[in-house]
Amino acid sequence: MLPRSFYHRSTTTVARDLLGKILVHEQNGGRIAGMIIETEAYVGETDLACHAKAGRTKRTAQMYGQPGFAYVYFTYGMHWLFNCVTEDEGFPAAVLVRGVKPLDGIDIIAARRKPIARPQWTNGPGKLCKAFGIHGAHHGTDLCAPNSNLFIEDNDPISDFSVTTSPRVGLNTVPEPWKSMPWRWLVTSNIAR
DNA sequence: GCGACGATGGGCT
DNA sequence: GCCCATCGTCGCA
Repeated sequence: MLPRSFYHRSTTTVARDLLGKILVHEQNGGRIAGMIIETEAYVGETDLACHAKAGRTKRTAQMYGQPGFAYVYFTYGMHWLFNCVTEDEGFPAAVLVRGVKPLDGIDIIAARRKPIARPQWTNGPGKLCKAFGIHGAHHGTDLCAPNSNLFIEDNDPISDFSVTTSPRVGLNTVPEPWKSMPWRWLVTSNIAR
């Protein structure tokens, strides 16, 4: 399990270093796990793509809390998205997990994602939340608590040669320079498949 | 393979 | 009442 100190760093560093780590959800005695292969960073009230741009509200309060907690929110009327809170308590920032490679709990993931084909099981932030069973009840979960059933495990780092950055996705009405900041990280080598 | 678009509900002005 | 850090389907090539 990654310690709180992992999340207590700059958000862009955490987003980069989360590549290759293992997202784990243990429920009903079963283990669902996947290697993180895509992330995005959302950094503070000045980042006009970040939900915290409007300041502290009931929804964004979790981003102002301690690092290492889950920020889970609902969007487009049907999708849950999973983020990890980063940086100092009081500074609103988080990393959105956008894609994982399924490792454990394949049968559970398959059942939840049926009849979709395997490559599309967890290749999007809404998709992986459905596959892992992550939803509003997990908002505010401490990913670093010893007894947590939702956490991230350490794993071998991913080489820079296997990593690509790009602008963040879906920011259609966000002004520059925020719209084009290269704050999306992807594993592009074949280990992501 | 690819672009357009509708679904659907909470959050915020 | 408008805006989404999305997804799956549809029509067309």
